[in-house]
Amino acid sequence: MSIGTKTFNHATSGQVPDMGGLVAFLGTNGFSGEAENWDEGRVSGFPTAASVLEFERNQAIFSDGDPAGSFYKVTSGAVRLCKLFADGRRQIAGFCFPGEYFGLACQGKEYALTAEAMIGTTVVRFPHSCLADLDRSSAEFRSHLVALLCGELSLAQNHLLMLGRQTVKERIASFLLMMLDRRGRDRRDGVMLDLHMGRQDIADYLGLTIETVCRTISDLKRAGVLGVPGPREIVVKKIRLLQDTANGEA
Amino acid sequence: MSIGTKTFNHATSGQVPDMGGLVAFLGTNGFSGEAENWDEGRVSGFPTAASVLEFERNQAIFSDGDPAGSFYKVTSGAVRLCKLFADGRRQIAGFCFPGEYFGLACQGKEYALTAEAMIGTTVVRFPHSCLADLDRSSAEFRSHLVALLCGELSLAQNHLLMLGRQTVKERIASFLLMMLDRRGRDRRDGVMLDLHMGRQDIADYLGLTIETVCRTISDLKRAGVLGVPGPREIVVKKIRLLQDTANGEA
DNA sequence: CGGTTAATTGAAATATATCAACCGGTGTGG
DNA sequence: CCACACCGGTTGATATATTTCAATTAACCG
Repeated sequence: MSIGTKTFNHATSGQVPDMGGLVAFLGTNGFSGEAENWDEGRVSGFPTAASVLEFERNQAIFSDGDPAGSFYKVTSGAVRLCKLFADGRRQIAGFCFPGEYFGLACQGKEYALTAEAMIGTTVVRFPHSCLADLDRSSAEFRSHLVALLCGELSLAQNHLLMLGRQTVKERIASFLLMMLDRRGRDRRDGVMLDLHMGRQDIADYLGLTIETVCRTISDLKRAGVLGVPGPREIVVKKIRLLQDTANGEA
Repeated sequence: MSIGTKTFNHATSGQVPDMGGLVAFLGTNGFSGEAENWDEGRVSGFPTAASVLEFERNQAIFSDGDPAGSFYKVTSGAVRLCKLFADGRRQIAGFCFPGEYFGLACQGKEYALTAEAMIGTTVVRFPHSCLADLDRSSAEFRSHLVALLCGELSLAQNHLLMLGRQTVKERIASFLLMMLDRRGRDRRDGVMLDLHMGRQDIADYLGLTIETVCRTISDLKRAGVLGVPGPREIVVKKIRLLQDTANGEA
């Protein structure tokens, strides 16, 4: 299933580099002292191990319905979380980029959606049992975990608003602003966006067709709001106009 | 703001009837022994108190942007959670019925959406500090809290699928099946649904107009799938057909 | 009962999807 | 090195689902 798997156990590695990432992400420091406890593997025979996994473009990391035993952190690349209909229709529920986590929201049950690498991607996999261990020792961690879930929920609710009540132009603009916020890199002529995704992914995130996405991006390009150096790159030249578009004031 | 407010403090009430409700909902029992600790009010000066509040139809329980200090349990009635645009567009993110909780997902920050009573409604309000207290003592409780949030997230993701990729008929059918699942009462001629909401609420949940909702319900009525005894009541006569419709097989 | 509000139905307008053609880069093999 | 094929992206023309606007009917309430 997965290629290029490099597994290591904290008990033998002598350090906890990836968990440090979790700690850092969670925005706490008084917490890192707890991390050493992670390798004790309290769950019936299974040592608590983190693995580094690599996936190639379009490869599934886990699928809707798989038994859920782990959560993941993106090290490099990009991941899409999506649901599929039998007839091929697809809805993307969200994207994950380096530093972000996925697979948290289904402790011990089954994954409710499919995670796929959008490009060559490296992730770190943590068994859910890690959470139980950490949970036992750190109150700070717990509240951060809850905050993480709340953040995802809030994101999903904004997504609902987009799909239910925004026009095409508003959705595209909102999408670009969201990506800007998460992945924008400043340049002289605006803000650069490496989307790392094709038009179909954008369409499936926004509940549109690929043609509609194209047309709308072209419109924004013609209006001087965007530049499109490559199919997976966008330069936002006039953020203010984009914001107005997102708010239906254009 | 709120009418008919009856506040009481556990420290003086001598029992924890409403928290018992939480315990019951969370589906645990070894947990109830902990509930006694709830009234100690550990948070700077504020005693941990639960209040019973009543709201009339269309009254706001809290609004998008309000500082978030409490979560709620519905005792009777029905609550909608929604987001509003400046121009009046509205998206309903979810409904809450007796026994269900809302306001959990924004610990200490601001509410990200507005909660309104859809009909005369009674709720119990718990300060978020309750959670912190309980959190300290019960591992079982924590995992249930996480499960609760995960459940909401999963619900939101299904909602995304509906809004993004389902046709009108599929959405209406899916909506009715969801309601059936949560609130259906068996009858001789089918399953009775007290929607407790108007067509506009359905429309705003499904990202449609009120006219489209009407037409589609009428279609299903004509097809013999539904009966419509009153505007806020629906009898599902042919569940199988409704399921087929929801799955795009009609 | 009248008067108000919500629900329903009809006809026209429109946004978006669908179908189809074309374009442009990228990689491959002759 | 060029020709070709391939894949994703773009654009155009048409179809259609859904909205919008308008009128009618049904439920609710004093």
